[in-house]
Amino acid sequence: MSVLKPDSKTRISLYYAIALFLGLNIPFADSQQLQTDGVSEHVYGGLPSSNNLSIRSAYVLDYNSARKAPWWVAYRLDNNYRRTPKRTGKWKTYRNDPDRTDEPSENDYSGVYSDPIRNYARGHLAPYMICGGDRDGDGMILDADRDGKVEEGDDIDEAITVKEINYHTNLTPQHHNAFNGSGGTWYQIENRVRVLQEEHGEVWVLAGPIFGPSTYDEIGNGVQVAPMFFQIIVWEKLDEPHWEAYMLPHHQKAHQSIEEHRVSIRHIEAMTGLDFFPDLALSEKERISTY
DNA sequence: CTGGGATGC
DNA sequence: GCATCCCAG
Repeated sequence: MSVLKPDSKTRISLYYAIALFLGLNIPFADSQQLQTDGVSEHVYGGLPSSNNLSIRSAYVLDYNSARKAPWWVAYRLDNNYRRTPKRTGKWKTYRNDPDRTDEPSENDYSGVYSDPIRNYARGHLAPYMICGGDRDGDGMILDADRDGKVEEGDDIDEAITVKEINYHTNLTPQHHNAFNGSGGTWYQIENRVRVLQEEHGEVWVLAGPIFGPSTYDEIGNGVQVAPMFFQIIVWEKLDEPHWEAYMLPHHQKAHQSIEEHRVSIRHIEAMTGLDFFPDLALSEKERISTY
């Protein structure tokens, strides 16, 4: 990744047009439109790819139909969005994505958790803990401190944010006890996201699977299991972007220190074919080769 | 809806 | 004890 491509300006305009088009079709029940478009809200430095974009209230993803998994998921996180309703009742229910017909389903996950070798749980790529806050700017949120029921003073408009976080398009099979659950490397990265957000106020995260040219494991009706995952956490300090990038082996002994899995962003580009931060200036872009 | 497993503060 | 990631019945 040495130079910006000559056509990058044209490409950015195209992305923006797509984003605007999709953004205008976000199904916010009775709510106001978001004040900012979803791409600039959630994706730092430009889209890594744009095959089948879904622009949601709390995140943006590009869906890979062939593997039934996202290419990547992006979200911005601040204190506001951390005010998440308690994950109970209808707020914890996994849902079909109304905009897709080729996503993983409930049945695809049948039996794979109890299988001691697989032990796959539905791992959120954009995690549940980011789906809170006052997104429509009306001064109300879904209350995080009570019991999950909608009560007087709660903002039911924000329910869509929670529903979307639980769409099957945002979930991939992940080893539960070894990887996704507490102590696993994925869980530790999510803790790192929390720490960096508290330290810097806001962070941007890119997360996704890493597939090779072949397949690793498959569940249900063609839902491919990723052999590795990546996460990139970005924050700004004195208007300069900083980041930590991780490449995580997805296996049954995934409890190592996350520090062992630090890589450059260029490593992740090489393994995924994605182009991270295409809008950043060349001087910033060059830094992705190092960390 | 209430039960559980696992880890880490 | 608290929290978080999940699951089963």
